Amino acid sequence: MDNLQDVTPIIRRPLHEEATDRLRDLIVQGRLVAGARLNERLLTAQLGLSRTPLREAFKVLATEGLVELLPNRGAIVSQLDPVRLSETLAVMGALDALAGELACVHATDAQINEIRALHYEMLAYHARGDLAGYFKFNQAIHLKIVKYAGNAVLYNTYRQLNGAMQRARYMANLSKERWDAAVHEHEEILAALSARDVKRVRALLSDHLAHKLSSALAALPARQAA
Amino acid sequence: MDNLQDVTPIIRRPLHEEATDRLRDLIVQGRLVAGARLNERLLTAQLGLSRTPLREAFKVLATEGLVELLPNRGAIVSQLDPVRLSETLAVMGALDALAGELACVHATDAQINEIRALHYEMLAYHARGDLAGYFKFNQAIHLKIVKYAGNAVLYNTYRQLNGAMQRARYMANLSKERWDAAVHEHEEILAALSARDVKRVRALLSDHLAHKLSSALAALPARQAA
DNA sequence: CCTCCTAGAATTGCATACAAAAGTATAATT
DNA sequence: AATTATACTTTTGTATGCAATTCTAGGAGG
Repeated sequence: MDNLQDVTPIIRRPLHEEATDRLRDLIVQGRLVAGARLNERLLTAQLGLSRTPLREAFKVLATEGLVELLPNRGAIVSQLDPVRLSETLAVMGALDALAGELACVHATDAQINEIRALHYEMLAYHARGDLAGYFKFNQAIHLKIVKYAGNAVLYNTYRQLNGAMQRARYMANLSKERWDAAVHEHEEILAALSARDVKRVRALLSDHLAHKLSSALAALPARQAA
Repeated sequence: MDNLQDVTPIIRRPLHEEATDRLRDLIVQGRLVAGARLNERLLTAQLGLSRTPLREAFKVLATEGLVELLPNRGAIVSQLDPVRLSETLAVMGALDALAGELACVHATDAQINEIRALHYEMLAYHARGDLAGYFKFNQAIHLKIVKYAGNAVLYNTYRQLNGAMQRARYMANLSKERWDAAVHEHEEILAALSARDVKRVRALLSDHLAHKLSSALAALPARQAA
């Protein structure tokens, strides 16, 4: 009975967690658009559960900032206006810079190699012009940097903000120039990380996020006008 | 019927919000210590409500990191170990530095004067050797700086982390030297803020939080040994 | 004496029922 | 015709009940 170590255990996740994740995905993927009312009766039918765990999920998502609770009038998907977007990116920039510093010091060589591997996968999508795939690995890289910083509070905080940002992904229809530039910035970040150049990593990540911010802001009003 | 503008309206807050705030206070004030089990039956009796809103409150506090949910085994007040404490302070340092920069640019003169006023109130408590009062205004000043940065996401994120930190307040039994030094740092921060010296404010706040971190870490193991 | 097992109690997770509030549509009044 | 009143419907907020899980105590067996 010893050779069953890595058999995947039957984990019964609580329904309210399941509901939270499902709803979060629906919002992040944009299938529940900003401002949409979250009708309890409807959602319980669609998700196949009762109102209790669903309402618990609402509360969690509200503290995460993804939904807004209107007393006695239910929940709506919170707005993702340009102001909020830029504010979130500014905060993430500060966290990313800190994470870069810490990762320089704490990440193992194997972990940096893992980031390198993700980087090459990202390059492949860039070469093919596949924006969605590119974004996926771009996010993965940033998350890994934050994770390898070895600060769990930082990781959680970053993840929460990042979740809110993912909703904006589809709008970030960046130009070819900006895309190429972003890839180049990633090259530099990786190099500086490998060289354990704390100051340079911080500066590069800080700039990188600032660029992301301005390009997102440039793209956003155009969307809203349309 | 026009002169009733500022009559305080009868606000009926939802029970689950009330419960969330009450529980948060109990935890932050240390009346519910780390590791304590949160018995639903007991708490419903004490708070005078049913299990549903109470359980909703648990979920919210769990995402805030104040309680931990053990599936099928209820909720406990989450541990505030030294690691977590230092991780939180590191993140707050990054946010504080960003807030200082932004406040330099965006705060009005009136707002900086408000910070100055709080600073003098803090000095009064320092002069009297009243640590609790000092902490209160210390926190208020930092929160105002973050608020006057004019970034709502930053403010919310900071506030959440700060809430977790307040639990540690009582342990931060700092030395006279460190206390005096901290007050001096606050003087410098205020001066730099008044001068709108962005770089200096960032550097000062960054250092200030780093000092806070090391003094908290120095105090903590001693506590745990006792 | 210790370990393992097994009822019973306590506690949690979820569903449902009931009450209160908000929304809606129709009728009545000006 | 517009506006207010009012009955009705829908939806949310909270309490409670039932099933499943965990905890606890006591006893049997080693």
